[in-house]
Amino acid sequence: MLKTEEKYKEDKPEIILNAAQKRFSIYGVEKTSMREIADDVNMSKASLYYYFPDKESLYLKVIEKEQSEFLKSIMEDIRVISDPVECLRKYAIKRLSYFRTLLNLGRLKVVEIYGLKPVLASTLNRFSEEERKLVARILDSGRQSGQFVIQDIHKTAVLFLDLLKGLRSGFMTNREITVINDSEYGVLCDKVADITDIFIKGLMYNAL
Amino acid sequence: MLKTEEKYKEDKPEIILNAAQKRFSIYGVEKTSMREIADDVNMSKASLYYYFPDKESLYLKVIEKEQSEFLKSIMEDIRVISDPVECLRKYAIKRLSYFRTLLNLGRLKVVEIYGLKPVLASTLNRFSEEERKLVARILDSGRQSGQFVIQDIHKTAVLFLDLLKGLRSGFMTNREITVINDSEYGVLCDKVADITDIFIKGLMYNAL
DNA sequence: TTTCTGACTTTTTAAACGCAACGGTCAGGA
DNA sequence: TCCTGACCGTTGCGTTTAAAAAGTCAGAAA
Repeated sequence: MLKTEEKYKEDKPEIILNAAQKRFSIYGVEKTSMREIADDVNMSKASLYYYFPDKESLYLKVIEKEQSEFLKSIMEDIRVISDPVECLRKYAIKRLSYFRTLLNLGRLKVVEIYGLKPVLASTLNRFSEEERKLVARILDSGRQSGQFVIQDIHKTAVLFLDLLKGLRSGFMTNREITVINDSEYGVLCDKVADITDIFIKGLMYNAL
Repeated sequence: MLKTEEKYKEDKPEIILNAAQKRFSIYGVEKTSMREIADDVNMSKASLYYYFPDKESLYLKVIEKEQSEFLKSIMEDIRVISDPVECLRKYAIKRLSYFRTLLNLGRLKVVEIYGLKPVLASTLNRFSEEERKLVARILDSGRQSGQFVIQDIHKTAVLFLDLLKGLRSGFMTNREITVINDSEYGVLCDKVADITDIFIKGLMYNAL
């Protein structure tokens, strides 16, 4: 593992995974053929089936890769921020930028998830669960520090995430293209930032 | 106008409009034929073209009808409520229930709006503007009564509406069917109510 | 043994075609 | 003024069919 030659020689599954991720993120799953991925990595199509049982498994691995990349990245960001308010702000913006560039997650449609094998749904639910836990942790630290007044941490975490998902899909709704341009992205960022701030203030105010 | 016989005899355009509204709300514009509407009102298809220049104009009138119905209804509801907080809550839930039953507005997709004639877009923008004014009025009354602390009333109104739109489309995103069942609707209602409450508290807290 | 491939079979997609239905028009009847 | 049947050009849709896709496998290469 620490040998020099192994550091530079990625293992085949990972090479394939990266090529697939690139193709999928640009053209989508259904518009990417196994042949194209095979050509990208200078292998025969059959070789791909040596490492991955089928196309769907490959896609699933790509999704899982993006999920863990996002979670890892956001956790590192949050770890160095002590203020829960700043953490939530960071989370909101980071999530937005992440879902913009890594499109495989953002591209997913409900129809596909429940239309295809349920294994995809469970993977996505697991991701949602991870996100919820992460946000819940931030909220909890805010409560313990006395900054937030929250009755139900988990419920509030779900609400916050629904808020972010909603704002994003409100922008995306029923488009042909899932890619948004820079100016639209800027507007969306501002909105998310503003609403996040109001949401945070809502947590801080001790009413009832 | 006050004559008895005219009270019971609706004028033809309105009869057609009502039939079209019913069909559109159930099957959508593209899955409703002019022939079907004509049959519903016991007229020939050609007669419809005597009252409406084309199908799109008819659709536009239906949209405008639903818009004014919603605005009229919500304005009446709000008029009798003095508390701005209750007004916002009412608005959020009312909007949800309205967009559930009167599907022509909710059914609209961005693709259709900008894909078809721009006259549709302008009508929808006008509606958004009316909604924004209405919410802005509520927010302003809350600010004048000292309940809300808001920097930019209009911006905040837009945020609140984006919030509602987003939460709804987050639920609807990429479905085949635009109709939601009772249990889903209940969940959505709860979420909207909860987030609205947090949003309202966010307006009440005087930070920064 | 592990890794890989060309040739193969099976399944999906997509272009091609024809017909039914659609939106829309019009001359003319009531 | 109000309404209609007959008509026209176009679009959508079920069906076919050929290409391209997914997926398999015996066996070569390392």
